[in-house]
Amino acid sequence: MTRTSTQPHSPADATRVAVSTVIFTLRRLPGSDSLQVVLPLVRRTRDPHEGQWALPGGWLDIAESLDAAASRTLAETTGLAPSYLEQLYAFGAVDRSPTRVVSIVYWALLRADEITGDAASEDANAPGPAIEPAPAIENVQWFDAAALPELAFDHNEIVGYALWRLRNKVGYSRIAHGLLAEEFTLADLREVYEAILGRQLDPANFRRQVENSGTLIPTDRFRTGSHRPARLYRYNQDVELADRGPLDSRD
Amino acid sequence: MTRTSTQPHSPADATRVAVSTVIFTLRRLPGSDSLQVVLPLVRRTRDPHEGQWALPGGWLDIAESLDAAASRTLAETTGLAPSYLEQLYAFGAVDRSPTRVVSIVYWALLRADEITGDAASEDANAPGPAIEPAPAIENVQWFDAAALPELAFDHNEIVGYALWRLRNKVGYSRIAHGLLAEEFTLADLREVYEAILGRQLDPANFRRQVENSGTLIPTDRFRTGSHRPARLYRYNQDVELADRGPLDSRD
DNA sequence: TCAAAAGTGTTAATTTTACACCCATGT
DNA sequence: ACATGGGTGTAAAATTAACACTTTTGA
Repeated sequence: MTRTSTQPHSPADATRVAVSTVIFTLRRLPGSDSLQVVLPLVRRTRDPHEGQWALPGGWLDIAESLDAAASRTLAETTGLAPSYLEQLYAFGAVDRSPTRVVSIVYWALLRADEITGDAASEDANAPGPAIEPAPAIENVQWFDAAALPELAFDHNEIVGYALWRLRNKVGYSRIAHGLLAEEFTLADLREVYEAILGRQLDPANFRRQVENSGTLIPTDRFRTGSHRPARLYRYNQDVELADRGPLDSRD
Repeated sequence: MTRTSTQPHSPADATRVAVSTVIFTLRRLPGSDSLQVVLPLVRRTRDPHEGQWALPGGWLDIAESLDAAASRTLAETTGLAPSYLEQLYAFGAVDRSPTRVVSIVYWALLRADEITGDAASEDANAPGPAIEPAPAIENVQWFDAAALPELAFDHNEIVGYALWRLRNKVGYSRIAHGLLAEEFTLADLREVYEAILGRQLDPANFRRQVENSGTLIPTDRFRTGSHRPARLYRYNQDVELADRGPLDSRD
């Protein structure tokens, strides 16, 4: 992991606090006509588990909040800036690393159109403008969340838990917003739900459920293209995106 | 807070990890015939917020897991051993304490009959056998969760979040088990739900819902006493108590 | 025998699910 | 004109909610 924080290496007998993030986005993988959940991993260049793939992360700075540390380490290691970020869990087993590390793990969502520059590596995307600190990130690769290799540390379990939380949360919050552009059709939205839940949804019933939830605002614009034009919707900003922890007054 | 850990005080420029716990139990408060959610708080004897009430907790030991630290600090400060313990959230705002502290907060449930000895202070209970390390705990007092004073640090918000989680979780898991004895009547169970949710539930419908959930096993014993004897039930151990985080493989 | 809690029955309202069918557009 | 996804209608099934009623005990 890249490490630019100003925190000194703690003595060997102290507990260090790390922050990692599971970043999900959706992608139409070749050979599949449906969206898949994918996430970026970083190849470790240091000793514990060197060479293995791991979640992006880094050390907590003395003067930054947990949220800020998650955003910063994310940008440093992958160049990505998520559209949604929520704390997942604090992992603190004594033996999860050679030295004592407590990891505060976050999970994040990224709109497909936000994958630019550095982190687009391994993909033939047109390189967009780099994220602010403009780090030339190598060693980042995207993986199908359903077919991960063996990861460093306890990161396989962490990703599994994050996936569980994502699937759970899509059922009772507007979390899908974090994966869509400003305006979208009901088919777009349904496709997101189907990718996350891993099953088909009835278009008619899906439409009614989401319409009755009051979270969507119909626009007077339509997406034309293939067949009958589909109405574009946007999310109602009055409704909370999701409960992001304690009263949204994040730490 | 009592502090027996072997971890040295970290230098002023390092982040320290603390563990605190919100412990809920139910009690029939005088002047009320219904159960109330109550929790124990500890009066601070040290500088930051000295004299104010705070959540029980302490520092994380270098050689103990987060869960173990929660249990240990809980026992040291209150003498209590909860029947259910789950991680709530990691709080890490820079300004939440004069020095940099990341608090891993847990929430716990306690069966009413488990309140013994030390922590029973302020209540005229017969003093039971003391918890293992047998610390003579003073400065512990129980508060109605709905009427808390101003607490130290950000502990008011933390308790509020824990209450939200408790109410939320009672709806989809057998969390009430953590507040009941081995055997209980449906009225006992309903009373727990009513206390947590803060509203009356229809006895007939409650019975059917819980019977159809498959989580209860009827015994052939009855509780006699006031009127028509009520059948005693026990929880079906095959069903998980609740999702306690990452695959129940706690950190 | 009467009050009160245990437990059963019944029905209306609401939500979920399944699927038939019409609509509008690019090709 | 027709294939295709957008969008509406309808009804069965399942769940939730409200409440009347019967049973069993202690006092």
